[in-house]
Amino acid sequence: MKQRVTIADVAKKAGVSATTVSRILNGNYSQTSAETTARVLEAIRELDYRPNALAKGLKQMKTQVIGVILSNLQNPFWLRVLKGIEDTCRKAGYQLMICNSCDDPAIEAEHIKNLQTRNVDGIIVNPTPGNRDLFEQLLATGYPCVFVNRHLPNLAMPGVVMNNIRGASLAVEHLLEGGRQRIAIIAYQGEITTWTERVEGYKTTLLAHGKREQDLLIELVPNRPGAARSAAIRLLKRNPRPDALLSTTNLMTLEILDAIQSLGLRIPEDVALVGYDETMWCKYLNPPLTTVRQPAYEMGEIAAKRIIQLCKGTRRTKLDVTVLEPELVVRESSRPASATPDVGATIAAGTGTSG
Amino acid sequence: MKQRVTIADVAKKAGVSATTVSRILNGNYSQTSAETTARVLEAIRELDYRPNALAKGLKQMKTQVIGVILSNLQNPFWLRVLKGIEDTCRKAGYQLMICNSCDDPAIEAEHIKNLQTRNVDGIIVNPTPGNRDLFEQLLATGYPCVFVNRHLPNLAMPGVVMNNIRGASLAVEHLLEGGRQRIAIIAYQGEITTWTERVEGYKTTLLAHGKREQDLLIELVPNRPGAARSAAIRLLKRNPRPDALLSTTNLMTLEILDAIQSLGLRIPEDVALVGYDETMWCKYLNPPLTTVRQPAYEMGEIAAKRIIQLCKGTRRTKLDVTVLEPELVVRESSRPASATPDVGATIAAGTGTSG
DNA sequence: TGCAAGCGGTTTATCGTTTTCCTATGCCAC
DNA sequence: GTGGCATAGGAAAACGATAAACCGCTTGCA
Repeated sequence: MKQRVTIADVAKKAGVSATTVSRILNGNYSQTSAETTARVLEAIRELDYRPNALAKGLKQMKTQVIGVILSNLQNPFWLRVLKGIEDTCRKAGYQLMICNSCDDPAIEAEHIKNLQTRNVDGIIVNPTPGNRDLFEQLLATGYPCVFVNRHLPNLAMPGVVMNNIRGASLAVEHLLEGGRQRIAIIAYQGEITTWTERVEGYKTTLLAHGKREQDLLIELVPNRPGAARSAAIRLLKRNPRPDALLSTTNLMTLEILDAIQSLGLRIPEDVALVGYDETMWCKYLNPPLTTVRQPAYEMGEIAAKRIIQLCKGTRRTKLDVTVLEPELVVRESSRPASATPDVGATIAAGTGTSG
Repeated sequence: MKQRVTIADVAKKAGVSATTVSRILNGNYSQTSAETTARVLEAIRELDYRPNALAKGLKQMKTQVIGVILSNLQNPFWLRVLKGIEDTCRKAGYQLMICNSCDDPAIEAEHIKNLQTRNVDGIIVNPTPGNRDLFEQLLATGYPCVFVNRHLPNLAMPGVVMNNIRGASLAVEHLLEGGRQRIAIIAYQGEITTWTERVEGYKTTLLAHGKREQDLLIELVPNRPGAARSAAIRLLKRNPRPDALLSTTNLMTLEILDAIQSLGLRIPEDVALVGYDETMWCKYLNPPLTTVRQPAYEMGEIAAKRIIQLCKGTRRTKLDVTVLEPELVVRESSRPASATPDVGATIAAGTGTSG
């Protein structure tokens, strides 16, 4: 199938060479007279000519496309991140190629190779630990790449992450203040920094408040539908029963809610619940849910700015990691069992950048 | 920036011409001996060669990329559609280029042109009415395009849509059976088929059940945050007050919930609420929400299959529209004010295809 | 006086593939 | 021998755009 209109057609129509047309297209007016420029622009308009991005990309080895690899698009958290990325990229004239790795290193690797094959200018990725070698290679070859939300320990890839330790810490401190004694946490198993750090935040905060190792109630579950629900039920059947649950994920929270409901327990009277990651529906749950709010949009924005900077920079730009701070949104689900509601209050934590 | 390994490098290493390498890459073994083939494959492996998709696309005018233009990625409904599209395309070896039109015809037009410029093999789009001419042109030139969820009246574009009339009808009939007398609907203004059809379904069903024109309570609001909330408050302050509200959108439902809560009304005692489009959180709302469930994943799947078929088909394939049937998920929010809960029941409606 | 830069462009090379012709070579039947 | 015809593979021309070199002439500047 032949392309409708090529630069040659425009050139012929305007009575000039293709080069002249190309120069005008690229805003290089200095070498053409005003009349010629006008004639060419008129021809472009009349033929509704638009340059073939493939040919342009082949020649320049730049495509104005950024690859984005996310672990789970089903999670609304990523939508907000994506929106931040998208808005920023669109403003800068970049198109997105979005891929879903499903947290599977094999799929992720495939996507990375595919994106490179397509000569995307850079890649934003929520990395799985399984492809460390691949990322090391990207870093070594200077291929523009930025991590988002997660990082890989001891890998100097630029990125944007959340302060997960702080997030869990905020939640635990809030529950302690509310008089909760037996706080449990459910998290996914694996070397994913977002998960391990939240558990770490839980642990250090409790220990700092005088709890002992054996008081900790940590339930690690595989990242698979239903696993968190079972774990919650297991926890809630313990004797004595935990009086507070800390979820570490958006979707996990819904499973825990399900578990609590199925056991006929009341929130917050029997057990308090704090979710991780604020969504549009948290406010309307039964009861309204206390959550750790994360600046997702902002994270996407920063990641996009970072990758664009890397794409444009001729020399290797500085490599650093930005850490964004979460805040706690307090609602009824974590209200002290014997207290008046304290709905809508927010404990902020500020935002900052560190190396 | 020079590409690391090209076909020429492989050819040199294997002691053959680029032609031979290309032939082998494309599975055309009939013209090369077994030894040569083995030698070339070995060279490819050793050099970790992967063909440049840009050059290949330029030559063939095929990119194995499908463009997807959606009106609002923030809506989880589209995520499920997207997942259907993605799974299907990945299986078939296609990559996605996802764009957000934000229901703005100008942005949509820009995306369409951009996608064509990048020589995507086909486009799946949730169309805005503002670009009818553009779509007519696509249709005329035979550029593969498939509509999803919406359609444009009198435009013979292949597509997949939901039976929206039926969806609203199911909801209204359910409310009528529950004894509700003053059923109101809130919908967005505009020539968007999903919205107009739902209103139509509401209208025809009520009229068919003996209501008169003046009994209809239709509130049309602009598609803008907060508008639905105001409309709901306006409706609920009427005297007599509506005893049932039918939402027509995912996000609108949350706004309506907000309105009801702010007025201190109880669901379903004071007013019943039925949402449109089932999400993962509907079950956990306060109270659990009755909704119209739509086969979103399936819709994406079918749209993807359709576009792939069009991309591959040398001749113009048959152009038809698939209509998917919704079902009602009954939960507490629509329970008759004076009745026992009837939670979890589902009224199915079957699925079919029509021209 | 001599060299370089600018005028408004064109020619030509190039990006990495695929594709369309070709060309050897060997084998067979006559 | 020689013509015919597979077989295995190569050379070169696309594909559409951009970058570099260059055209013959004029002008600026040391």
